[in-house]
Amino acid sequence: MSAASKPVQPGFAYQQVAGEIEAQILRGDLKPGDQLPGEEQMAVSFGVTRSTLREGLRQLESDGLVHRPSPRRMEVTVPQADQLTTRAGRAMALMKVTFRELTQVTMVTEPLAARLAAQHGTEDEITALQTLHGALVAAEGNATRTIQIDEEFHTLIAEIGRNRVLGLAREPIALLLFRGFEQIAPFAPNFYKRQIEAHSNVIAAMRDRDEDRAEKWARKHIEDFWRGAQIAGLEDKIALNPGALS
Amino acid sequence: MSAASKPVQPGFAYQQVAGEIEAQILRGDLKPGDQLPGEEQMAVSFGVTRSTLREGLRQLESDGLVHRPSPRRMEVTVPQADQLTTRAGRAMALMKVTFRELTQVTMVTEPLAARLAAQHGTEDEITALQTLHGALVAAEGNATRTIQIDEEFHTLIAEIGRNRVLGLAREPIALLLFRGFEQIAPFAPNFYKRQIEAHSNVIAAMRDRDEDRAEKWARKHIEDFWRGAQIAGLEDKIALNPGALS
DNA sequence: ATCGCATTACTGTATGACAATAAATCTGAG
DNA sequence: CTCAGATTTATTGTCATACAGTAATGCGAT
Repeated sequence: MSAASKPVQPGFAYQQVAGEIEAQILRGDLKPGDQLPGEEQMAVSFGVTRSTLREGLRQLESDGLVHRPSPRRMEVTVPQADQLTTRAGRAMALMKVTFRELTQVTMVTEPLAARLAAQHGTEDEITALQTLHGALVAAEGNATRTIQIDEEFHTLIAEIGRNRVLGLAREPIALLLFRGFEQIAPFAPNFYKRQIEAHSNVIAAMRDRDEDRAEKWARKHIEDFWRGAQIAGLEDKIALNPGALS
Repeated sequence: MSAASKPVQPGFAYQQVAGEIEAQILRGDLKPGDQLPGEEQMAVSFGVTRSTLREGLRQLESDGLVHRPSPRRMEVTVPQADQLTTRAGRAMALMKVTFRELTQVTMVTEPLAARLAAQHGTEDEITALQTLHGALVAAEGNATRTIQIDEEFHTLIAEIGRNRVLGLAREPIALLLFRGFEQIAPFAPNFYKRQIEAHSNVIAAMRDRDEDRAEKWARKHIEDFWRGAQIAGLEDKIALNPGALS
């Protein structure tokens, strides 16, 4: 298996166009921020019609390699995280991944995020976390709101950890997983408190710059979540109906 | 931050078209494997021209939601892993992520993969691993080949672990990281042997169904890699020149 | 120089057309 | 009656051309 790369775009002019521009970007001939020439000009230079060129551009556009601040301006851009998140989330949803799969991974990503956050967090960042945590406490009992804040909380921790790779990898997973809270909450009323406790312990550990403790509590947090999922009988259930994605 | 979803596709007919079809897919009105109607027909039904419809289709195509077995047939498909991998890899490369970031994450993903593999691996799968390992041994001294086999090895382990989420998350990261071997090898000649040793220990642990040991050796393996990266002075260097992606 | 307005250039979309070819249909031999 | 081969048909990929709307540009007055 594997071996082959599939580089040679067979025919399809629009694919060649997209491929060529992509190559220019990856090669660095076009740098993020650069503005692309007009469509007419590019069309001519590639020897295709505007329609064809346009199909290629649409492809690059949804590849996240170019972006359109105004309809008149199309510029090169580095793929935005949220785009990848959406896409990966959609893929996982369509693949019908289970809560078990999501949890197994989250069980290692979130503790790592917490550890890194404890390592790098500034005073301001910890304060921001604390504020968010306050909002979580205030939302006790409201599942939807809790989920939303929880997502933000975890994302913020990941950001504080200053590891973009982790950020990219964990985001879509965490999103899918934590959304399951809605299905768990009815079965485990004390869940809100557990969650709050875990979060505050992570924050406290960060304050103390205690990486191990931060990591430990993050793990506890996810283990707890998993227990909830088990109680709700979600273990091998499919996470989230795809329709709910923006 | 965050809050807003950006659902409302402003004008841009082609985006609305893409959005509508996407919604139909996510909603389940169109299921993977379904064939899409002809362009003319769709164009009419959306009230746009073929050109416009086509731009929308190109968008979906590179979103990986539809796929084209033959030019005459366009069908709904679940996003292919390798597509996401390419995209994520490209994004990380353009973001200029460092080896440190990659390693930190890999330090938790690969051990997890090994653990899951030890848990699920069948006799056949372990044999396949062993075979691949043989190829690795045979390739000692050849960096390019070693990288290639190593990638396959790790990917196979992840597959054996039967966690698609992990597979999706780790693949692009591992790809970028392990490619750094090329830059490390010259500085650490004994690297080949270390790698071989680690791999065989993981296999042995799998044979014994010893999850902990499998995990431990996988971690050792990555730690070793990191040490190599340090010796080569790559820690905060940017992984891989983007051009090298297929 | 700065501001407001006219001009220009470019995008988004629409028509219409045509060669190439995959798929469907028909045909005739076994 | 079945199936390989020939023929027709339906679609796709691409091109050419056009036009309204509008962001960007340049110009003239302050």
